[in-house]
Formats: sequence, structure tokens, C-alpha cells
Amino acid sequence: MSTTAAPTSSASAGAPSARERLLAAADELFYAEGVHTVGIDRIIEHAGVAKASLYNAFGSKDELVRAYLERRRERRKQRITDELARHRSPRAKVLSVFDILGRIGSAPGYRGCAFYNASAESTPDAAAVQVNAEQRAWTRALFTGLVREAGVRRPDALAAQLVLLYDGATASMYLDHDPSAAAAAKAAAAVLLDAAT
Amino acid sequence: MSTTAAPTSSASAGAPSARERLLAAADELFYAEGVHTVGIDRIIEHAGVAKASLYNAFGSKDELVRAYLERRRERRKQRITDELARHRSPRAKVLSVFDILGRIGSAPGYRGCAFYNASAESTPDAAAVQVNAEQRAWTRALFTGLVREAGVRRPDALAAQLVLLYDGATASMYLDHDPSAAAAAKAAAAVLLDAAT
DNA sequence: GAGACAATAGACAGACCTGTCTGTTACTGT
DNA sequence: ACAGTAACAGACAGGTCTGTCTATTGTCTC
Repeated sequence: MSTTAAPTSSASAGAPSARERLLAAADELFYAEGVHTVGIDRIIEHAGVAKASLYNAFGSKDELVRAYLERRRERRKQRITDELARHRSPRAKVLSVFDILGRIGSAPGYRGCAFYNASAESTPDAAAVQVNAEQRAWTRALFTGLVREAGVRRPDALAAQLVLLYDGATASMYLDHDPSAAAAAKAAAAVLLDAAT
Repeated sequence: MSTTAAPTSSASAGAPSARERLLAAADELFYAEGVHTVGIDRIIEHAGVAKASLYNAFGSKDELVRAYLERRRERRKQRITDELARHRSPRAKVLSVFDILGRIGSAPGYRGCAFYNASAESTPDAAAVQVNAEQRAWTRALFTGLVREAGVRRPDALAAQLVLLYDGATASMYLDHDPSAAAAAKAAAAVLLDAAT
């Protein structure tokens, strides 16, 4: 016991733990090729870790998928809240979300929404479906709050439309290999916002 | 030879051919559970057909997936062109597309875009990805043409936004189990259309 | 130095998948 | 009546997948 660092996170200056290397490998391979296509063996090989370590740390592949998506979810939330803090008006905050989307979609190796993709590959009871639902609820609540702050009469209705643009931009950037969909979504969001205020 | 009906389609009054029963089973099972989850054995059992008949008719599972998606694609095109013929103005035609979407999303067993879902489960060289790209190009061209008819200055830009709403509504209806997303998309489309004309 | 502990490599079981192949049955046109 | 054809049932091969288990190595604390 004593003050030994927990094995689930890296020691302050040491090499990353097996758990973290597994998460990094999962993040890379699952996103690039899909949670179904990528098998356990490729994950552990890429992480340089024994199979028993994976099952010791996560218990099953499904739980590894959950941890992979949860980490993405936290990252996305952080990125959005950080960006929102840089703007004052609710209008600018809403529009800046689409700027983030554009930067995400321009990154090399972009393959669309990790949550949607993992859900589409899974059975309805899988962890991916749960995490996806959580992420969607968070995004919708975010837009609803911002739109309400902007003084829109019926915030739910406009927020739902902004979510449509958000989802649509995500899909279009991926399937059409065209990050400009985010800018189109931003322009549409501006029109809808102005029409509602 | 002579005037024998081709084995690929049913005789005028006879029972459906093995090929058609396979397509019907594929349409049902692939859409409901995913092209990866559903194996060959379940398809042929559901169709009441021998395995050799499947490989004789389609050659591989991937080609069965292609045929399944191509059929869906034709059905969707037909449904939209039929609906468009019932309206006069380009504006009404555009908006009616979202009415169709709402009816599709309200049907029991709706599970989102068959093309996207199959693509997300497949490797980039799979038939699903090709058919998906074709379907997207068709939809985009449809909107572009209608918007041009409506006299919009830059039809491509508005058409891209309508595609965003189309994709977004498809995703939202599925993931949030809420067909009203189509109505929200229709309302947003009306605002964008009016702002552009 | 000794024991505890975490991680290692890798074999293994059991299930599932695609695709091939053999042999049989039923129908259809001449 | 008979040849040709389509479909049938089902075994089989060869591969992949998840998850378990054994046995070994290295490291850290007392």
C-alpha cells in the first residue's frame, strides 16, 4: 500500500501504465477501423501489452469500448467548454461550436462521430449505445441552455434544429470528405438564430 | 431459352424465386441488426433457401449486401420522385422531402440510414461504401436542382445546407427515437429557403 | 536476500463465420 | 420418357474471435 501510485494511472514521471497504453491503442485503432473490425489481439499488440493485462484492467472488450468512448466524450466536453469560455454572447458561443466541428473534421484521419459509428456496429445493449445517448443528451442540453440565454422564445425547438446541423455536419464532413460542411452548418445556424430572435 | 422467365425475377403468378426471398430476408435482417451481426446462416434460414442458392445468385456476402442496398436505394428514389410529382413549386417540392423523411422515421422498426449504418460497419472498399456514396450524390443533386429552380442565387450552398438537415434528421430520428426531428428539419429548411430567395 | 505483486508470452477452448463441395429431389420443355 | 436445370440439405475446411489459463520474468518493499 503506502503511497504507491494506483496502477490505473501513470506514475508521476514513469512510463505510461498498461491501462493507459491500452486506452491509447484502443483510441487509435477503434476509431480508425471500427470497434468490430479491430480484435483484441491487434489492440494488445499495438499497446505492447499482454492479453491478461487487458482483461485484468477492463474485464471485457465491451468495457474497453466503453472506456474508449468515455474518454473521447470527456475530451469533447472539455474542448467545447474551453472554447465557449472564450466568447461572451450566447450567439457567438453557439456559432463557435461549429468552428470546433470544422477543426475536428479537418484533422487527418477524421472518420465521423466515434459514438455513432460504434453504436451502429453494436447491439442495442452494448456500452457504445449508452455512451452515445449520454453524449447526445449533453450536446442537446448545451444548445438549449445557450439558446435560452440568447432570449429565444422556444429554446427547445431551436436547439433541436442546431443539433440537426451538428449531426448533419458531422456526417457530411465524413462521408463527403469535405470539412466545409461545418462552415455551411455555421452559416445556417446563424440564419436560424437571427430568425428566432 | 425460348420465353422462359429469367430466374432472377419471379414468374408472373408463381411463388417468389430464391433470389427474391433472399433479398427480402436480407432487407429485414440486415437493416434490423446490421450487416456484420447477421450471418449467412441466418439469412438462408429466414429465407428458407439453401446456402448454395445464395452463392449461386450473389457470389458473396458482400454482393448480397450490395443488392440489398441497391434495392433500398431504388425504393427511396422512387418514393421521392413520386412525392415530388405531387407538388408544383420548387419550394413545396423541397419541403415535401422532409415530409417523406418524417413518414419513414415514424415507421416501426426504423433504425436510421441503411446506407450509413452499413458503411460504418464495413471496410472502405466494401460495396456498402460505394452505394452510400452514390445515394448521397443523388440526394445532393436533387436538392441542388430544386433550389436552382427556386431561383436561389448560389444553389450549391443552400443545397449543402439542406443535405445537412436531411442527414441530421435521419440521425436524430433514429438515435433520439423521435420522428419529430423531420418536422424540425422542415421548418429549418423553410427558414433557410426564404432567407435565400 | 526473500516474498509479494504485476506484468509478460503464449497455448488453449469454444464458438462463430464465410465459402466450397457432395449428393439428392423436383420441375420443365421437347 | 428423358435430359437439363434449379434448388434442396448438410457436412466440411480454414480462418477469426473472445476469454481463460499456465508458467515465467522482473521489480519493489521489508
